[in-house]
Amino acid sequence: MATISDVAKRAGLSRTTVSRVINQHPYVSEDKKKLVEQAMLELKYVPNSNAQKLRKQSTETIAVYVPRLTNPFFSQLVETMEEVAVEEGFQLLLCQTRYNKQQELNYMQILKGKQIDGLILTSMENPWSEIEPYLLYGPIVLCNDYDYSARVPIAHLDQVMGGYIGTKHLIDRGHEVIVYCSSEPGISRVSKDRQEGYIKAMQQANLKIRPEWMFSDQFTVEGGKRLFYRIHHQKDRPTAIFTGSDEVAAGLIHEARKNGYRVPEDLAVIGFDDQPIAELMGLTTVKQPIDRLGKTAMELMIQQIKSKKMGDARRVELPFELIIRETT
Amino acid sequence: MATISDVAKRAGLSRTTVSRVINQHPYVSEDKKKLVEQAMLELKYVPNSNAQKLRKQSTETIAVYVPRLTNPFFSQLVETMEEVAVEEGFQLLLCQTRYNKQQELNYMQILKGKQIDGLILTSMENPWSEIEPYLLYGPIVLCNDYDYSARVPIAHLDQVMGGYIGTKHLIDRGHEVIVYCSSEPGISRVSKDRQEGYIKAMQQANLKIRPEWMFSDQFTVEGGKRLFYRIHHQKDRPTAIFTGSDEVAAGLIHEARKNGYRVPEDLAVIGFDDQPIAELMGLTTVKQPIDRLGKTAMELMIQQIKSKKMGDARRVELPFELIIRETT
DNA sequence: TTGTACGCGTTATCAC
DNA sequence: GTGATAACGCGTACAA
Repeated sequence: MATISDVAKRAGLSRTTVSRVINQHPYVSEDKKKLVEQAMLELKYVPNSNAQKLRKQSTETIAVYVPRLTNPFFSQLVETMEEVAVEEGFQLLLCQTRYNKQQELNYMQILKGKQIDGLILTSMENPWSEIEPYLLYGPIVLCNDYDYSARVPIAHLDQVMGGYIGTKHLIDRGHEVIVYCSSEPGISRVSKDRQEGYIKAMQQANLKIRPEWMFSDQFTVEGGKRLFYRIHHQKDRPTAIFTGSDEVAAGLIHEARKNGYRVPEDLAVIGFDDQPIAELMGLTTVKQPIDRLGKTAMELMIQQIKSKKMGDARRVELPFELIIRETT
Repeated sequence: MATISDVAKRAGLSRTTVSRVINQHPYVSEDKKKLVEQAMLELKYVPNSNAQKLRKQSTETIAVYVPRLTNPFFSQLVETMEEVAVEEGFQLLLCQTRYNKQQELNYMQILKGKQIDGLILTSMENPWSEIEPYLLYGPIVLCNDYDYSARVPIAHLDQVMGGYIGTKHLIDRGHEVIVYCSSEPGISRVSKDRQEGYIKAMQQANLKIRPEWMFSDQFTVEGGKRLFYRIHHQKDRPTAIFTGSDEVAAGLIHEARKNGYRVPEDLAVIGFDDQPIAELMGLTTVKQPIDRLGKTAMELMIQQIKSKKMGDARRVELPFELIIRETT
């Protein structure tokens, strides 16, 4: 493989001049420039990006942490982030934490090695105090999941509000026994806050809240099915369910119909996210602006990298939207 | 940030010895090793991976090209690949081509810069002849999409067979007017071959084939809806449809039911992939072993990187499975 | 406008 | 066992 020296030799110039052409510096005469470009072409020269990274101490690469890609919420988030990154000349390193504390920490090591310019976390398996020390090695942006004690840029939604909106809608429809099921396990603030919103709405309406009406361990279609049977066998059956994702809602409805339930007459269901599946199932849902969320987070990251100053800790809060369809 | 020299100084040893400890070389006495480890700890030393990459001429990073992540087929593929990669100590660079020739070629540049050890293509927007020259810069593995003229490792399915199996099933159910719609546009071999399988099955059964019964431009839920209306307004309405993905099938069924069709009585539908949505909709489908596909491709890549010899061009062909549910 | 010389941080080679 | 020293390939003061 040809190096910059080979090009210089061939063009009869110094490496410096070649480098100047590559990096589009001013003060290179037109004819020398032509010479260099000619030589580069002939030798099929391409700059070695590892050498560039070492020299420049910057990699034009950003890592994105997600639990898993088969969760459509996260795959959509990553899709958008990659688009924004490319536009700005950055690349994306994909890291799946698998909802696993250790896996998240393992991946944290890569920030240390100067292999990336920054890190976007879309979920947190470890408390912020575990993550914070890594700030020493580079900028971190929080997206979706959040922790108010973190002094870093955050793009997120007020999940208390999200939980409230969904629950309030069910209450307005006349329901009194409402089950809540959140989408994510672990220490994520998202599910905690959303549940808080549920509780807030219930209390405001003077409705009863019981531990056996709250679940926080299901986030897939299969999980929705399991959830149905748990409810199905309860003695005080709820008339409405607020799920933490459209997938759970879809699985739940599917199983409910199979068991002779009419939706929403016998059981009202509301989802979360507004994935394509929501429209398909006629699902009422609390829409999250996933694209805007991903775009905002990536922009916050890139701004921080370009300005080189860490710790402005801007927080962007995006709005929910209630999409009413046929399941409530 | 501390460098290897800092560590050496602190431990009162040479950089060489420190490097030996880092890379677990033999011939380092226990006490010196302790000394080095102590110094590394005190200085919070972490090797600069860009320097390592430059020196070792290898990056432990693999790029994966997909059209878009919101297509669940591809997000599942990437999810699996990342898992296998991590197990083997590799990282994943994610590249979305957006079904776009130019975007694919743009991304090709990164292979040149020695930034990655290899490249996995899950779809091809350009003919193989455009891609082949890049083999000069590093190994390429084909996954899902394929081209028999490419002398590189390939993990794929025989899509002619896939098209045949699905169509044959519809024929066996007594259908004679069968519409075919493929999942991907462009020059992808996948959709071409699958259509060939459809034609083969139809001809074997002496059934008519008409251009207006073949579509090849839809691959989303929305696309499925559009497809329905095209068919709905045809004069010779088909009694069965073979779609290239479960999403298209789901959109189609949704819209058909809305317009008073009974499925499968008025219109039989078969999907492709066996995504979660397929079970949800009770969809008969041709299952692709996506996990095995991704795992195999990644293993082929890593084998090639580790053995350092390019061009063994092994081809792994995985089997389909017909999943019969309620839509046929 | 161009070239010289050094440094980015690491590892491989060789000599001791 | 251990340590100089030379790459790896590039960018940039500084001098000219």
